[in-house]
Amino acid sequence: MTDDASDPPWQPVKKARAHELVIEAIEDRILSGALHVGDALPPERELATSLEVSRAGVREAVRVLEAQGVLRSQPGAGAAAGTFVAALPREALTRFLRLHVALSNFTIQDVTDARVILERASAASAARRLDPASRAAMVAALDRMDEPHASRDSFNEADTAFHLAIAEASGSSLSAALTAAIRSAMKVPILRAAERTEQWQSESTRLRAEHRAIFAAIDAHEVEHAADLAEAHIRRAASVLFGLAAPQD
Amino acid sequence: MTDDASDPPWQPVKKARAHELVIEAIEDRILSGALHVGDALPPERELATSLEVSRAGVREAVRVLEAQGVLRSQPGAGAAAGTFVAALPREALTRFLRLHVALSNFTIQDVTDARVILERASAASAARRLDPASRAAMVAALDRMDEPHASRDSFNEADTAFHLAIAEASGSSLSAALTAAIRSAMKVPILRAAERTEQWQSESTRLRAEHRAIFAAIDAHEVEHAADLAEAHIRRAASVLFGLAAPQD
DNA sequence: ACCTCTTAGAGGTCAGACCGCTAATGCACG
DNA sequence: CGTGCATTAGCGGTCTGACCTCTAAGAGGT
Repeated sequence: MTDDASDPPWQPVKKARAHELVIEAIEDRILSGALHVGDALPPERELATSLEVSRAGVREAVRVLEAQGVLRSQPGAGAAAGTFVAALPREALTRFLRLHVALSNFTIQDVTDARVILERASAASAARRLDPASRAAMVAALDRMDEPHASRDSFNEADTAFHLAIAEASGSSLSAALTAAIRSAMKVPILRAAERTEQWQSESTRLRAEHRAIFAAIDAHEVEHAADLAEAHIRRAASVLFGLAAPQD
Repeated sequence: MTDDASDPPWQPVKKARAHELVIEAIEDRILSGALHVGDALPPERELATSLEVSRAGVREAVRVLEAQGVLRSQPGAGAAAGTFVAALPREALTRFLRLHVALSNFTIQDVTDARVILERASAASAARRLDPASRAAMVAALDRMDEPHASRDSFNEADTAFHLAIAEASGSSLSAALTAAIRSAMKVPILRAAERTEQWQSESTRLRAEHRAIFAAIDAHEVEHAADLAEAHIRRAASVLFGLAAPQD
């Protein structure tokens, strides 16, 4: 009956802190279907007495789940006020990445490598099968980047939208979320680096051309070519902005 | 001077909550180099008076940063007690994924797709350039899976170790962290599914053979082959365990 | 030299009060 | 009768101050 004949080490029997029990209680409610996205939690005071913990314990749990993108709190009165179940994993992922990049637990090189992996796959997937809505989103983003007097900020917005459209076309919500989170987390460093970039005019021209080429490859169903262009684009941009190892050429 | 002639919309002028200001203050200290990994924060009471917020505000901030893998608290006395700067992004990423998979903000299909993308890339990268230490880690994991009386749990541990060794061989810490987090987050569902699996003996034999084949391809520097085998392995296992869309065959 | 007890300081928890915000209510005025 | 303003009630947000539990380290006895 023992499933491990050699080594039966005792479980660490961790004693949970109050707010962790509250987190579990809330998670269980969501898992069991008693709480859906959009539903309101009971007021903090009520929840505290129900769970027999202090209001502080409830609030710590809410703070954690809020940071994870699972809850959302709003003061005030009426139906709009209270703590609600949400589903904002992208925002949470963005916060997480931004924080750990800032603390250099992940380097820009690490993040760029991961981005290359994800976006190669996205570009390839989009090239295999591109639905009209995604195609329209890409074209719209490309056009926005062509506006002559666009600021670096609005250019970057459109740039992000283009890459995100490719990621979402691939249909995998987690890898799309990761792509979005990486772009968002790097937004400030990218803009700072773009401010410093001399020759912005020629650089933006080059970026636009690369984007158009990627789109053309996707639209022509050139799977491998689209992936290669995406990788080259990301690596070249990273090398210009951050001085990373340039793509082989 | 205005970088945007057309549209100067007011900044939303968000009023931050106390714990968010505390988070910023702690982040700033880490960013400025005043706090390094392993350093202790001031006691909560002291920090509260220094930042002119209540202790509850400090504690909420600590809870959030703890959930993100940036801090670690320990009660008691002496040098081991207190709140410390940590760097545990993998644990935090695992918690995040486990939570959102449980709440079905990401489906198992989503996660599997992302895993395929990451591990295809890892396997290919490892096949291009494999250092001896990583190779040894893979072999050790393979051997552990061959132990005849291993429980499903210890088999799964070794399985995870094998895939993680490949991911870490690729050198990108973010994609390795993601791979590790995905495996950890799926551990419980995998074990539960494995418990239900009839014919475990033949299935584990097949898994071992697939692992060996992946390793052989990596060791022989067969880049594309290694990636294809990794993808087929992951998709087939997912289809057996979770009934997902089986690989094309 | 060793063991035991005490202590101090850290996080963990709690209760209660007050503040600030905002939808809903209801009254007064046009 | 309808409009608009003041009031209210209930929510999250904050603070205070107290007490508990845990544990390294020192004090002290054996």
